[in-house]
Amino acid sequence: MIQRVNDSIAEENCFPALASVPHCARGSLGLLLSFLGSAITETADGQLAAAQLNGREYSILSILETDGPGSQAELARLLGKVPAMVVMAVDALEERGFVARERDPGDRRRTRVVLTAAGRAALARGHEIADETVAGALPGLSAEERGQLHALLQRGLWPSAT
Amino acid sequence: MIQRVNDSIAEENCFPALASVPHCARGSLGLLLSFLGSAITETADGQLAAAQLNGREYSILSILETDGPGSQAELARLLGKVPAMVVMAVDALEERGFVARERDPGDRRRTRVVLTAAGRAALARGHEIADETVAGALPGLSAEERGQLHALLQRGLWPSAT
DNA sequence: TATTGTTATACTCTATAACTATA
DNA sequence: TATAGTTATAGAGTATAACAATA
Repeated sequence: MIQRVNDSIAEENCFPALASVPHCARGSLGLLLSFLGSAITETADGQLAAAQLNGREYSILSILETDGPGSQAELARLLGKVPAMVVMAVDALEERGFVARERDPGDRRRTRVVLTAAGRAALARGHEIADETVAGALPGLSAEERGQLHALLQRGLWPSAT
Repeated sequence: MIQRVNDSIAEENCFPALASVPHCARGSLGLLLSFLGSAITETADGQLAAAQLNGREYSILSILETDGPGSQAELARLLGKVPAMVVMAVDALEERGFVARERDPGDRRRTRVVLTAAGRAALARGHEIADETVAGALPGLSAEERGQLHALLQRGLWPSAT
């Protein structure tokens, strides 16, 4: 009995250098999504160092690329975090020249955070790393199947969006 | 521009009482899995209070149900956490009568953690809550499609397991 | 000597609160 | 008065280290 728990780690649950999803959580979709999310978050956070980013910074740059530039308060809301958090992250990104702060002319309280060329380059590398991390976390899926997964999740999250 | 970011929260990204997945993260599967995992983890953690559990305790009981009983050190490894963490969680679970500690006769250093009847009842309620949370987080998917998602993830994570 | 469970301590991360500037 | 950005402080959560018991 006890041995079986051990075996599930040793034999079935090893993708190298990746935080693991315990095989005994296989029965619950909620548990699976929760563990998989943590595993990908933590693994990517480490791997993204190769792009001079951490996970949060990669999220911020991605959001800016897709819908930006936005204010810092909006970034905080999107990330589900507190504005003070974003200030520090943007400070760090600005220091590396990945983003720049600009005063919003229409409302001088707001700070527009805009991607720089260096930021876009780091982000491009970050996308590659993120994709590799997902592929490594789901070794049983082909690129096409990962695409199906992506589409399924998009439809699940935002049914209205076509 | 800035307005668009706001709209994405207000119009597209609201499933009530659920931590949100920013729609602007839609382009990256890694980001999507990361945000969705966090959203489900945090939401379930709150909802599970109705079963007198938190997220970690639900994970522990689930693992015990599927592959248990195991030692506390094994639980720690499976959860990817430190043994001290498990000690406290099992303390709390034992206090509520959801698990019991038994000395392993074969190796008196080990403590077997076993589910009680009350623990199984709480876990059953927890499963319902977890399923509701997933359904709420993926409003665009039918029960059948959630089953497809589950199967896809299982195959992706453990290709060897049939 | 190594491992299990446990306790106590230290640290990291995040939220809270207070402040300035602008609306 | 309310909101954006910033800073400093406090708290929660987690890991680290040290210990006793058993192997």
